[in-house]
Amino acid sequence: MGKTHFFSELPDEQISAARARILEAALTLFHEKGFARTTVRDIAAQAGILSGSLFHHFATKQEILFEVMRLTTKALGRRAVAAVRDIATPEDQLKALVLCELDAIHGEGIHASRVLVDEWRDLEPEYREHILTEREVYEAVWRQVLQGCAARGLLKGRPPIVRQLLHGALAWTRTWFLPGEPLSLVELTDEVCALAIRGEIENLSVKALT
Amino acid sequence: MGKTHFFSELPDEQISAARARILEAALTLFHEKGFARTTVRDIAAQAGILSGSLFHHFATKQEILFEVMRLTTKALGRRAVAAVRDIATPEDQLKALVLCELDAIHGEGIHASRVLVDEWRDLEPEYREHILTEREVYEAVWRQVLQGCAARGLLKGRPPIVRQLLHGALAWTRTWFLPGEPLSLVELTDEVCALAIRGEIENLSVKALT
DNA sequence: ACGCTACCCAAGCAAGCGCTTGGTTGTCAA
DNA sequence: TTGACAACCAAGCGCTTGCTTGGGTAGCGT
Repeated sequence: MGKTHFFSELPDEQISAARARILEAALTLFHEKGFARTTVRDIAAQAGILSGSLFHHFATKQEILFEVMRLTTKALGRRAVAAVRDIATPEDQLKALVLCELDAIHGEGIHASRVLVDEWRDLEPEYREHILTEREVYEAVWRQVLQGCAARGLLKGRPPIVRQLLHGALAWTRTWFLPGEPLSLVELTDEVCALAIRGEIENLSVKALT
Repeated sequence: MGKTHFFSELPDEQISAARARILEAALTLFHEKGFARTTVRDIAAQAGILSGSLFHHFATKQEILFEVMRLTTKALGRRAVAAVRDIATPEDQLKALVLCELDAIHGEGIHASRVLVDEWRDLEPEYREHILTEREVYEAVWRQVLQGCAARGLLKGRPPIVRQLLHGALAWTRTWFLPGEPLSLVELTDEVCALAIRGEIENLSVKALT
């Protein structure tokens, strides 16, 4: 996996080269400035074409936003499924899931939180339902893992509430957290899990090593 | 305190009736649609005047946003100071602070999270510094309370990190939490504090009652 | 060689935007 | 009664926006 965009994680999506250039340009600009402050001329310039040529590939600016959010959501769901697949205990699955979400926020190329959270209110209602359906894959993994933790009495709270509180805490990290200053993503993962899991973080780390 | 706007919490601010009507209209609309999707004609209509008349009271649309954010931040700081003032133990101060922030998000008239978080990126950089200075009052209360908890060994993590994680978790509640369905604001406060505080929530509740 | 298609440019339209201008009204002190 | 001033309206300016139109061109299969 070189320095290609994250669309390469979705081989079942047939995306032409031009379309991919536009989507990647839009992703970058939405991440930097948000949907409303990004003009179609900005997107076109970033993709190396003129603004009118955009509409040969997408019917409206909204459709670009929708496609960016749809692909991001889809990739996020697959990452979550893959992250917990080969992990045995619920508490280690939780750590993997938290790390997965943090990586999607702070890692290269996907910018999940910015695009999926900040731009949600700019997505017209008729498009939202489809994104929510796609998002179910991701949420189902979270539900399963948290219920696994709760079944063993590890969770400090009801699973749905813990999920929402964790999601907020993780999404907000993009405003203050920089990997390596001073915490790494893995260390932050431990801090976050320590809040959700009953008992001490030391116990958790020891269990993960055995 | 009747059904007036939250500006009445700031008696040291001299706000004319017309200015207050505009600010309240802007607050409502920013809360509903966000700054970018709200036009000056929207604000004027909500305030009962024509769009041109807005600029008799404010120089630019940006200045309206700035004033809304400044007053909101100021009121939030005062609420936080008042919330912890007469409370003895750090853990009860933490509960009061969490409840204060939740009330500012879900209560009537102030809509702190929407305005202060979502609209931050629409505030031009030259205005941001002033808001950050005003916000220091609020953050200082949080730092003091969390360090008090940490000094007693109650906190599950370093204070600055816990502060950020809690802030994210609380801000996100506006997207999923409705007071009373099924949790009340106070019950949600307990759930949140249970994550941050070492030990069980039962211990915390018992302590609060003695 | 031919036509087809995908891709793109050059130019600009209609609508909506923030904001300005010139003038009218209501209010109140002198 | 008069003058001054704040508040507001009616109209519209200049600009940017998302999007359209008509045409050009390179690459492909046949």
